[in-house]
Amino acid sequence: MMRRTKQAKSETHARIVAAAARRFRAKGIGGVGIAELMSEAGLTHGGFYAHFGNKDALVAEACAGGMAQSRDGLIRHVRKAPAEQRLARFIALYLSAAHRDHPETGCAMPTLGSEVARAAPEVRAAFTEAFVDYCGELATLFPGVPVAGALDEAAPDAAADEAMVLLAGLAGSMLLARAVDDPALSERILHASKAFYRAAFAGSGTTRSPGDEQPR
Amino acid sequence: MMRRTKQAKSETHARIVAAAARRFRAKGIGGVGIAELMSEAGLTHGGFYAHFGNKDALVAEACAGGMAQSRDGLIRHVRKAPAEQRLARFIALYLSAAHRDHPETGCAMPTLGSEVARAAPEVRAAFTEAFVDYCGELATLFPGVPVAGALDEAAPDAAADEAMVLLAGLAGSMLLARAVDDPALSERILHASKAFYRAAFAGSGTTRSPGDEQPR
DNA sequence: TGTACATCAGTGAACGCGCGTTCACTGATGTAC
DNA sequence: TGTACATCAGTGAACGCGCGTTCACTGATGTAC
Repeated sequence: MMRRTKQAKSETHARIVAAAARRFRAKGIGGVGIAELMSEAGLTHGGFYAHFGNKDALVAEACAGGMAQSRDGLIRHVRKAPAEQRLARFIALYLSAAHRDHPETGCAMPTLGSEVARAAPEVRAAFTEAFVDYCGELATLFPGVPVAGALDEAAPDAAADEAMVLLAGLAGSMLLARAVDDPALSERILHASKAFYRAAFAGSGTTRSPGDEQPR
Repeated sequence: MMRRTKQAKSETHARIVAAAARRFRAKGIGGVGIAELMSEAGLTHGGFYAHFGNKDALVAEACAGGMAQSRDGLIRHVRKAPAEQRLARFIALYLSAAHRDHPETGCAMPTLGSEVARAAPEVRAAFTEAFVDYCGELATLFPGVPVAGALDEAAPDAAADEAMVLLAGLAGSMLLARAVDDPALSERILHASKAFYRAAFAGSGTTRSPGDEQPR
């Protein structure tokens, strides 16, 4: 298995990024070495530098990839529901036990956020872009009018502001639900947050949708 | 400088924990070695094991210490204000630019949360206890009655539930405000979150208090 | 289409480095007499 | 109170290990003729 075709190379590249996006979310950026990633992709470590200038370049791609993957999964799933229920479903899915228990396929914000804050400029740039995209996607789930007195006045782009606040709140709740070692407390964080954000953002269309569902 | 008096030992111990609490918040748990910490405490690395069984034991103490330190600083500061303004002040202080720009003395949840979720049992236990204490302290700032329809019904210990939700939301906003590389976007996350959580939790006593202040 | 050669994806050994931890040692402190 | 000795906080060299990165090499692919 020496030289590969052009197409095979880009497939390999994608395979490395996918492995990295999964492993980084599961064990942290600093907790995963290049040899481990390459081996998961079925290669040896030396070949890494045919695809990436250094580890940071991969981290940047993997961050963006991880954000986009979990975002698309959630948004796509939620779009199956009637418009007025979508936001409530998104919240329930994000704060589900299934999401908490599978960080490796879940949102990258609670898993990688604090490491990204200390990471190389290119990593932060990639993360920022993915976050902005996520806010844009999420904003489309909001009803046209500003909700529940959440913002100062009718500022421009109020839906994007609300999406940011919601996303940050969900990420924080997931961060803590995972950090805490008491399962009952973890459940309590998830439930209380779910009730709160539904009431604050998903208005009325909330009462009947079920608690937890499987994301992706 | 060989053997020290008993008192000197516990002072040294506290000095190592304080250095660790600062450095870990600044650079992450995995980003700081024992030699670096000991040198900041004015010692050589070999002496570490006279104070701690291993790195995890220090991490557990430093987590609890960092949580308690920033919590006490904020709560003490906020208690100077009249009761009905305290929660709004707490929110403003937590989401201040000063807090964002000084993670090394700030709250440990956004800086260490994702590493704690993957850390040794004793670390998670120490973090959990500190988080519960934090919720308890914060709950005392809430008015006696449940606020703003945040919870399903008048559940038992509603104030603690609200404190959890608020704390998680603030931590998430800070996490993202630090991760993002665009200063204007960071500011926007902070401002939008501040307005939202004040409206949701600090009821009316909000309009006149100023935006950012210095914590600690 | 067939042959000759350059390219380069992937291999695997090796690099320097910093990590957490260990260990023999030192000498001031605390204690027994 | 004064002396003799055990304790142990702190020193600094050394350990094995895994990390990110480099490099000479291989051989199938892509290209020029």
